[in-house]
Amino acid sequence: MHGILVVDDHPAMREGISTLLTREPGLEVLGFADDAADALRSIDTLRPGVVVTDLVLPGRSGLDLIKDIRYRWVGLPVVVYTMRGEPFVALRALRAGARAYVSKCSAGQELVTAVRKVLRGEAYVSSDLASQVLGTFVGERGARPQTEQLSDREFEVFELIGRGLSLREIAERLKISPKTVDSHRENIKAKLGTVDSNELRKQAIAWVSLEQPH
Amino acid sequence: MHGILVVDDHPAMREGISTLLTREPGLEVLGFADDAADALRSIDTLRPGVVVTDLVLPGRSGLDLIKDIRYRWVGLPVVVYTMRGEPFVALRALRAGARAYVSKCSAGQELVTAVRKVLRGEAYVSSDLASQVLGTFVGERGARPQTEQLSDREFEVFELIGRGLSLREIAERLKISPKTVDSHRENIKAKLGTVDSNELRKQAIAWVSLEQPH
DNA sequence: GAAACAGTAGGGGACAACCCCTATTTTGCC
DNA sequence: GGCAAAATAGGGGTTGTCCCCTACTGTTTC
Repeated sequence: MHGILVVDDHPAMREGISTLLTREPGLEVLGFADDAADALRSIDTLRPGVVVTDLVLPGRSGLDLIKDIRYRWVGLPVVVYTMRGEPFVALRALRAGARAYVSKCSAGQELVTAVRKVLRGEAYVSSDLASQVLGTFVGERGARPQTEQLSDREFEVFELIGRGLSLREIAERLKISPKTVDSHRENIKAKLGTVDSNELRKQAIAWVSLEQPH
Repeated sequence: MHGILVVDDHPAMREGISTLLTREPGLEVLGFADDAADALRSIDTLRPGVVVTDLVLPGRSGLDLIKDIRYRWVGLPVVVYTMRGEPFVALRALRAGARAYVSKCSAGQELVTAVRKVLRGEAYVSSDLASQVLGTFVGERGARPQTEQLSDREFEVFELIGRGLSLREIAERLKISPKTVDSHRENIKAKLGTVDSNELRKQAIAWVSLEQPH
């Protein structure tokens, strides 16, 4: 019997993931976590064999959670199960240490497949993203989306700008100084080749609008 | 026994909603729909007593679905169950004809409560939004009974704010003075009951990304 | 025709954002 | 070890936003 910890802050989604997984023989959902801190505590007490997590969590990013898990419990596989369907988001998650990436838009069976794969030590990317993710690995490095040039932290700032948060709000959210957010923004502008912050904000909004809302 | 149609394009979320609702005595999930067109067909065949729907669907907006349902099946109550937590979005959904609005971030029991309420002919807004939504209703009634909605010009400004344009850019686009845009924004704030321009921008962005999904 | 609203525009002070700098510490990589 | 990048933070001058006003004109409504 393989124990699973589910990290997601939406009650209905937790129920859904639990239903999908527990009706599979050999799989058992041990418990749930709302956010990254809760997840780390629960891993200590529940000792799961695999963690299924969303990327969008209250407070710290799911990417940070993945990094922490890889650091503190080497070998504990993480399956990312999220609304985000952009290949570069999947790449980010896999680079952070996730062993599988499944889009919530894909069929429910894909999640089960992903969990079984990582329990056997394999990796997995859901079929609707696999070709694009592989294409990004193999193919044209120059033509990759510009947003991929951003570091994880810069990307967090980019997204919060796109959601209309002020410098001060972003600083509070990330628990850093407003001046640091300022620095991040300038670095993002340099990487994206954006002329001014106003143009950057428009790009960020356009980007966020393309995604599923959180 | 009351039949329910669930409109959501995420398999796990469908499972979760179904699990939450079917373990309640007297409630039964008749089927699912992926998008608005699918939903309208399913209402014809399944004859549900209530529709639970997300606002973000592939293709047409969930708001359009709500309007269609109210037009074609007068009295069939719609419960909106979505990630969106902005009071402004909730208001739009309720004005479009939804009988309840529940945030997916709220406790699962809130969805059950909402379904039971609308089956009794009542309305419902999840507790994390209720005070803000009611506050906006009351504020509007008290101040301006005639105009619950923004004027055409104000709505233009609102949308351009939501796309991230600066005051100056909006002024150029509409060929008016930046000070006029400023005035419009203040009037919009008053109508929407928004505390500051920062909050207004966030609501405008949320609105724009809701209206032009994917 | 008075009242209410829509659309226009400006004054002005306070404040935040903007954008150039420099600078430190940590982290990862040849 | 050394180099590059990431993440952090501050100085400081300029500019724009923010938000309170007032005010005029036209249109709609009762």
